[in-house]
Amino acid sequence: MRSSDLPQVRALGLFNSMGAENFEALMQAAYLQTFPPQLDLVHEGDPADFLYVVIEGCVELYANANRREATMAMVHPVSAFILAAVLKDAVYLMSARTRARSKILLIPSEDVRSIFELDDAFARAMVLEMAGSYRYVIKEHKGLKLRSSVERLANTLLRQDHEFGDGTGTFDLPYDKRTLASLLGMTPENLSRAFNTLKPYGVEVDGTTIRLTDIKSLKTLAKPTPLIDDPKT
Amino acid sequence: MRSSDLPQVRALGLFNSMGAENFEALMQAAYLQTFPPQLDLVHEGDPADFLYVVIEGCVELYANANRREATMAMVHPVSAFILAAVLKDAVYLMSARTRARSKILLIPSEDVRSIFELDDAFARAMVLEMAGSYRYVIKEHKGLKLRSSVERLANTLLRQDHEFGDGTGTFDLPYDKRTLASLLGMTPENLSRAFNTLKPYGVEVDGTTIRLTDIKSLKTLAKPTPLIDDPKT
DNA sequence: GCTCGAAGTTGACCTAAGTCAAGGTTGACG
DNA sequence: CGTCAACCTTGACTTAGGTCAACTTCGAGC
Repeated sequence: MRSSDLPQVRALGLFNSMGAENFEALMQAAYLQTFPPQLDLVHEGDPADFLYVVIEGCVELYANANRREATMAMVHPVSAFILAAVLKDAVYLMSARTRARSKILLIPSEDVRSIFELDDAFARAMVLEMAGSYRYVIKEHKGLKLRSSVERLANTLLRQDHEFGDGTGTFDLPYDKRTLASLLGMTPENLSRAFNTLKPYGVEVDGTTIRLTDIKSLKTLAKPTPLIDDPKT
Repeated sequence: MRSSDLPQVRALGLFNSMGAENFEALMQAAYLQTFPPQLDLVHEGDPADFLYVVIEGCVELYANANRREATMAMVHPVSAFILAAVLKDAVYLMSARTRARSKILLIPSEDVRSIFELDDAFARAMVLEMAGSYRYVIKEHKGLKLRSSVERLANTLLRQDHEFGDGTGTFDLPYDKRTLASLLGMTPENLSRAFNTLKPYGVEVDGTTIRLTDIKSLKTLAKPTPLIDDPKT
């Protein structure tokens, strides 16, 4: 792999505490590849052959059943995905596809597991990474069970604004609306209608650009709580 | 704590590989208590002071928001819960209450974390435990997003029968119907109706006792998949 | 600039599921 | 044995959200 990408990978929480020689070994075994958009990387049910790390671009995790499809999460640089399947040497529970031209690091599962056995710092980093992922899904699950679709949208907008906004309340949706709809657990049609219901709460939509002109009133509707909406804890 | 309970705890995946002296230390710091039913053990949002292990009885994990409540999971002996919050030294994302008279082991978070730092085998056991929990929630989340409530019920019945049934298709629900309803993400009324829709598929309900007389036809409706319904992988 | 196709929107309609209220069962306890 | 109180069920109704089809918008490619 190109040495210019190494520091970014090394800087990841997963890799920044492990021994240098073990990191070297992992990277020796790994492949760095660039994929075009909409390319299937992983199919649910397949044995977990690789651990994936998104270096550039964007990856969608999704799942199918009953002729339905649901987006489970979007993975942005720089982070790893499907760690659990690799560790348990089990099948993937989710499929993955690129949503943009993406530079991705593939580390063979066996190497991950053997270095996991070898390197104690790496093992501990794994725990924290897994704990973070676990809490992310729990929050998603709580949102889905306890909130209406309009509330889920409102909270997502507030979070986007807080995380990526410039303070003026204007920001761009990080992906197209059909994906957002699926991520929020609704149809594209219903997402459209949800945006309309939010109009009186100061939500202006222009294509992929969102403007929040009345955050206070939006918050009274959204009732955000750190126990669902704070990505940090 | 009583020495007769020690072997059960030690036998847990989380604890069976760690050093004897570290296990001792953890147990020294721990409290073993018996609680009556319906007692709140943990409230979401509180800092994670203890790791809990259910030795006997049954614990419900649930969450509140928007004046709604949802059961997230039921914890049966012998297993630990809210590991992630303890490890990350964060607040609990879920509340917990006993659903039966329960014998529970409380291990102070700080001790868990310090032994986690000390004992490499314990750290590795944590990873696998977390990975298992992660995959459990992913499956729940997939079920909720991809299935109707009748399908969720049908699959739960099939799993119960497979795991706890005696082969005759008869078994008892492990908890009352309102809890089952909440766990499945529906109202008690709707659960009642869902049982009725399943009658033509050989589902007989008598109080808390279930009889499945036509598993084949139930399966054609439920369309079970190991990627959601197999608790082992 | 025109054409095409994908993405998004809107409206009409339908269905699953929630709500509310009334009964029915059951089991603990006097 | 009767009473009370959970719990569950049923029925009538409402509502959130899905479905289907038509239309609009917009960007890519000629």
